[in-house]
Amino acid sequence: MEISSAVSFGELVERFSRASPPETTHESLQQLAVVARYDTDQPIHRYNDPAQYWFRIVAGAARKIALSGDGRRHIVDFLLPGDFFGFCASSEHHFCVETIVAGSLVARFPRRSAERLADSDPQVARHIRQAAFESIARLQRRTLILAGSSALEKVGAFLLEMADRAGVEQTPWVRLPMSRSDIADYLAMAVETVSRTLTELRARRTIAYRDARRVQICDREMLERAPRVWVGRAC
Amino acid sequence: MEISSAVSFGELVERFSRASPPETTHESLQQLAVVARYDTDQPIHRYNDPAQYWFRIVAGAARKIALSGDGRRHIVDFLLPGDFFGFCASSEHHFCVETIVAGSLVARFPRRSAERLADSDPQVARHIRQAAFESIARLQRRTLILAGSSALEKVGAFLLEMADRAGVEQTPWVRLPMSRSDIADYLAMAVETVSRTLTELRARRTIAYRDARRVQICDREMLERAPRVWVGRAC
DNA sequence: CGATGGATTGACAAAGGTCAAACTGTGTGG
DNA sequence: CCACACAGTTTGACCTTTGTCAATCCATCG
Repeated sequence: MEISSAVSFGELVERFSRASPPETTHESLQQLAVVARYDTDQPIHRYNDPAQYWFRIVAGAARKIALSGDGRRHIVDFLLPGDFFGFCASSEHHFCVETIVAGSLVARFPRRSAERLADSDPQVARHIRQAAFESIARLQRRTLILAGSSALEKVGAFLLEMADRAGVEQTPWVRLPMSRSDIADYLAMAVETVSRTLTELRARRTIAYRDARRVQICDREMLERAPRVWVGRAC
Repeated sequence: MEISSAVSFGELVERFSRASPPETTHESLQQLAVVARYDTDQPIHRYNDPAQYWFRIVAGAARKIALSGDGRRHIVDFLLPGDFFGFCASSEHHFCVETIVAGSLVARFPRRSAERLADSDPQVARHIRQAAFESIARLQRRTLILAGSSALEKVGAFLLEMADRAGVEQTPWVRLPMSRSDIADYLAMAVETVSRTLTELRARRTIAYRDARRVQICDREMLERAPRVWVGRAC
């Protein structure tokens, strides 16, 4: 992983602004950030790491992982540009976060300094609060995806989530930065079922492939019909 | 629902302190609170209500609900004494929250005033931030429960969660304030499967019943074995 | 005491997990 | 440039688990 100084952070945000959501990090908070560049499958933090930092994805993507005693893996969250993570009620992180995409950029905020800054600057505090609230909203939407009753619903809801989170689309193509087995561990189903379901959706012309990682949603209605669970932002 | 003035809030917290977690609400934040008393199955807020308030369960319990287009119900979260809810990234609540238990007490904080207070008092801001972080931790743990691979794992993890959230136990008995169908909608499985699984666990003497709503965990090890997914607090 | 709603049990069918094999595409080395 | 190796993806066959439908049990409240 390469570290670049905070000075270039503005440029980086600039450069990747298309992928980032409209709201950018508050200026004085940005000052604290150190941006690092990661290859694929590299840990941003590990299990039981002391919770010294908050993080924010600037570009690329990451997965937040939990491991079960018998070796299974569960993906708690996919993290995309603009997403904060590492907010922690205890003094250690209890998940591990790894990049999915080569060349991912991750901003790191020293927790202590950021807290101090929040104490002295209400705007910063508000900003962090808002970031936490969005994290809550995302996790609640995530719950609805995971609770889908059939494979089709879960995969459908997942595709819609990815399409929405990718931002306002210029192209109808959704790039899925994660592997099938990542998707499976996210939706708590077998890889084979994920694959079969996608194949099924393609056969029905609800979606189209370019390759395995690039899909187009042809019939949004169809996908929304089943899992219509008061979607939108969740509180 | 009956409204009692903020003056009595301290007493109420006092009265229900056994059920509440150690950390109490910050004093100046408490001043803003209005505590209301609810019967069973009463809405605390509804879908698409303007997000004017934050809430905190003082006593009793509640469920946060999403409805799907075809009438199914999903319970996003169970709310127990000490839990904050209503933190919202948008201007409306997109879930509905209902009490489960008769005589539940819920503190209501006007969002605008609370935000203003947070702006002027860093301690309050910190307190709210912490509450939001705990909400995140709870939702992440919830994800792990929902992602369990078998009925036994899900129900087991659910029982452990309830036992842990009930606080340090004087008795080994866990009171489940919710119905079987609530549990089913929380775990995304059929009521019948919940029932069968509990019966199975009782047959194996992993748990014992007093009645349907009061269970005792006899063999914690057994329950922890399967779903041991780096439990504890989650970040 | 019967009525009501929740909880349990049983029988069956369908969905999805598992195991095994084939396919695809990308990159590497000859 | 081609052949091969490897990892990710897809497909097939089978079998376990869970959802569904229906009936029964149980507790509580009039």
